[in-house]
Amino acid sequence: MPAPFRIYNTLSRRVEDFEPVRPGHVGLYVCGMTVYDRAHVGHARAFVVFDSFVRYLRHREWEVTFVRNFTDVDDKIIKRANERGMEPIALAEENIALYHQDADALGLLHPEHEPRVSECIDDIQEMIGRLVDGEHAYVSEGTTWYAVPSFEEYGKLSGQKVDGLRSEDVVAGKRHPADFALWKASKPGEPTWDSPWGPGRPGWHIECSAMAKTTLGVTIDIHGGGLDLVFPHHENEVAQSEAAHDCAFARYWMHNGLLTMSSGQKMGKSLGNVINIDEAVARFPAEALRLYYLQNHYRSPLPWDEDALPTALAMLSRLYEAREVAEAMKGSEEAADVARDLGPDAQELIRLSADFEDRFFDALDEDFNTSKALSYVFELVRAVNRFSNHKKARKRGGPVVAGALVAFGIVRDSLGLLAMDVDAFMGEVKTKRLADMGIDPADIDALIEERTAARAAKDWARADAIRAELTDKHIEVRDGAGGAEWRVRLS
RNA sequence: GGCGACGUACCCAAGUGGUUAAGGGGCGGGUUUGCAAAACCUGUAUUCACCGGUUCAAAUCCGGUCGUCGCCUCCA
Repeated sequence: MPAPFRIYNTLSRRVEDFEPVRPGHVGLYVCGMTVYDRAHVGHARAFVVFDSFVRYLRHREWEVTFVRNFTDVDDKIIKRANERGMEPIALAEENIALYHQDADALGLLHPEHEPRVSECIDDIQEMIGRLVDGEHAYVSEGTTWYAVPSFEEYGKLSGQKVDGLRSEDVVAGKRHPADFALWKASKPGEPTWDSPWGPGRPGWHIECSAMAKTTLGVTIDIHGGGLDLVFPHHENEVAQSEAAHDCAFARYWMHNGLLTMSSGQKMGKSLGNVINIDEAVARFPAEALRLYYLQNHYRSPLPWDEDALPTALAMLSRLYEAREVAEAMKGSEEAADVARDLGPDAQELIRLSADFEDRFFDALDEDFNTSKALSYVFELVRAVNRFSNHKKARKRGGPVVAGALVAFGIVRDSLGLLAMDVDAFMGEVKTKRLADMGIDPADIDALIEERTAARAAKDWARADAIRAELTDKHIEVRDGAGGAEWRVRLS
């Protein structure tokens, strides 16, 4: 049996118990991108939040059908394609390929369905047909409009009132200012399909209604997306789907907060302050980005500044290093026996490990509170490290840290953090950070070697001079039992 | 102008009626170290934008003020 959970529903503005349409199953539709440009770290927040949410649900034994669409027919795509002298669909294709690169770099799960507008024209037309037949839509001068006044509940998601909206451009053939296009009459140079209402292409909102129905049915469990989509996009989806099918469209609306710049403004293409995903993951491990998102509650605005990723990387390294320490411990006695000999730190670690899963999932079950859940992980990390200071821990502590290792596995499975082995992680940190700082690792190795020789000769002055030089290059040298190791300074 | 969200330490941030206000980063002190680093210990908010109210009890509820942000046009 899947574990029950609670989630904030934009529709009711409350945290509610989740009740699925079909027992044990979650149908999740998340608005993907309009592929006219590359994805930036603001998009990535939505991707990562819902990716982690799906992992968590599955770990909690829900069967999840996850859908994330591409909008590949759209005004902005056409405009951009024309600027670049290429076919709109080709531009979209190019950006979808780039998206998949970014998604893989971020370690995102593959949704069950990634529908595209251009491949769902029949479904879209079928739904428009229903709306026209039901007199929720009308055709005027080649364009088919949704008649907003025909849907009494319009505004229930966003709280917007039709009359309160700012005055809009007067468009020929449009009956009400809030009406929006379902099917746009074709213009030269635009992607065009035949339809009962004349040649044209879908409007912006209809595709999500149609694709959600095709992939998940007329009522879906959870519809997700960025907070900025609530109005008009999601409001219009509700209007279309509920008018067409006469039943609830989405039971829960889950919106992630937006990234804001240190200036306070959101990150947005129209504001010209974007950092693309590929730029960020070239400089830092993708998991640092993931941790950066998950350390905050998904609904809060999240400030972005240049310290964000270094800070997140420092946190992530703390997690990996603690797990490394725990994995290195040996021993085959009963945990309780070892704990009795090794004292209260061992007992505390065993206690925290035993309580971990319940506390961790209590946090996630209450509106996916990853911030709170992660604080428990860090408590566990401190307990592991404290225990590891005991001289006998290395040889006998294995049974004591076993529970903590299970806990780290839970974190990996349910959030997608700690997914690498520590060597791969540290290697990635070195590669990316050194490249970012323009440092050749071979130079570092040479200096380390020279310093090792100086130390062997007890030439402390030389050894310290080299350490200082390395420190200038943001390199930490760790003199351990097995010789000198070096790592990139994270902060 | 309409709709909505938010304001917790140097920074990020959890907490939404009741023990000493989580956790992370940073900074200071200590243990450790040839020197360091990592790790651990310790100090960093008698207080939760401000004012008033409800209550035995509020960061948490109510009212007001100030400030910030999002949406109302494309936006994750």
